[in-house]
Amino acid sequence: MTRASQVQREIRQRRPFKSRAQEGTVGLLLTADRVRRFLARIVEPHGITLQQYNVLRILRGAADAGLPTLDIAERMIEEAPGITRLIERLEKKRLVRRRRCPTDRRQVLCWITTEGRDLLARLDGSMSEGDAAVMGSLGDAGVETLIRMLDDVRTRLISSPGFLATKGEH
Amino acid sequence: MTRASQVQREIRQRRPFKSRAQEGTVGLLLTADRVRRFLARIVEPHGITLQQYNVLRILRGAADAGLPTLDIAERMIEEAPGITRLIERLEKKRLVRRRRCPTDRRQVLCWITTEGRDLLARLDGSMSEGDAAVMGSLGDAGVETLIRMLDDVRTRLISSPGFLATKGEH
DNA sequence: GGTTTTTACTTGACGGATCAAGTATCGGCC
DNA sequence: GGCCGATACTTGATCCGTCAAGTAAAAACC
Repeated sequence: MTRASQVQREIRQRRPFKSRAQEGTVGLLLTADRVRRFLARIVEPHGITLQQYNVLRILRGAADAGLPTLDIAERMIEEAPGITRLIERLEKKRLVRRRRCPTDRRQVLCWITTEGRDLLARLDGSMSEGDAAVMGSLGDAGVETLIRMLDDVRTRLISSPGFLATKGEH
Repeated sequence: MTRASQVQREIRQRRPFKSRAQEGTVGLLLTADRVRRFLARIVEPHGITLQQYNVLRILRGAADAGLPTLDIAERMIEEAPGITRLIERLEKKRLVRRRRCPTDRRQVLCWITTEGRDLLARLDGSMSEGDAAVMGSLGDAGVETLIRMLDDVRTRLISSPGFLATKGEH
């Protein structure tokens, strides 16, 4: 008879979890939510959301040629179907510049502005500290193990896309 | 010189991560996003969101006396400041019933309806399969390790609430 | 027993997310 | 070179999430 798990206590759950798998899934979602909010509190005082910060990071790391809109979406940590308007809002804040691609007029190329780079520069320190704070309790070997396990989880999800056929047949 | 990590490949990142901590954090958020979408695809064909599903699960597990609105919010996996309207939408779907508490008229007590219970019953099987699919690649010992590591991450976050004082002084 | 504080929502306003449908452009194919 | 399918967004509608301010009831205080 084991004591109530930490996850259980945090969500004030009376009954024990039905399975370890369920507890793991809940723990994963719970932890990610807390981490996301923690990191959001770092960037939001600077007037951007985490998603917007993610776009700026992607553009800073991109080539000078500019990155097409949907290429940005592909690289986002969280899928972003609303990528057009997300970037629109960044353009309004003058953190991103856009221009229709001259060689393929369907595409819209995006660049980070100097203002955008400055903002990222101001955030770099706190975000590194943030990452360190998030993973700090695990130690290098622990982080390594966690990364590998999460890789496994995603691989499994990707490789079983039709696990439930419920979706296609609306 | 190690090969590009799986996380890096998935978000098409050229440069290596600045630190293992950063890679771990990104991996955690990336994985949780994929898992959340995977589970959402199970419940959404039944006309509810994952958040709404979470509320129904909480109410099914609660006592017959009914649960006050904010107690539900406290138990949610993802923090839900919009809990009132979330439950409002569930009431419109007749999956939840509400009544002002007679002994403390500030509170609004919530119950799951029979219709709500039926919906959950229809979802129980798929959701268990879903959890199993998510954690399936790790094995029992692996899930155990993952749970413990995630517990550590959250504990660290909770215990360092004032890590950045940026927020309080608006 | 009346005032202040706290609690438990509720409401309004607005930004963000999601899905479906539309438009412009490009690349192949005859 | 004209059509067809695919690509790369764009736009509209709707819902959801979030923060701030408001209201009503209970609790604490004097």
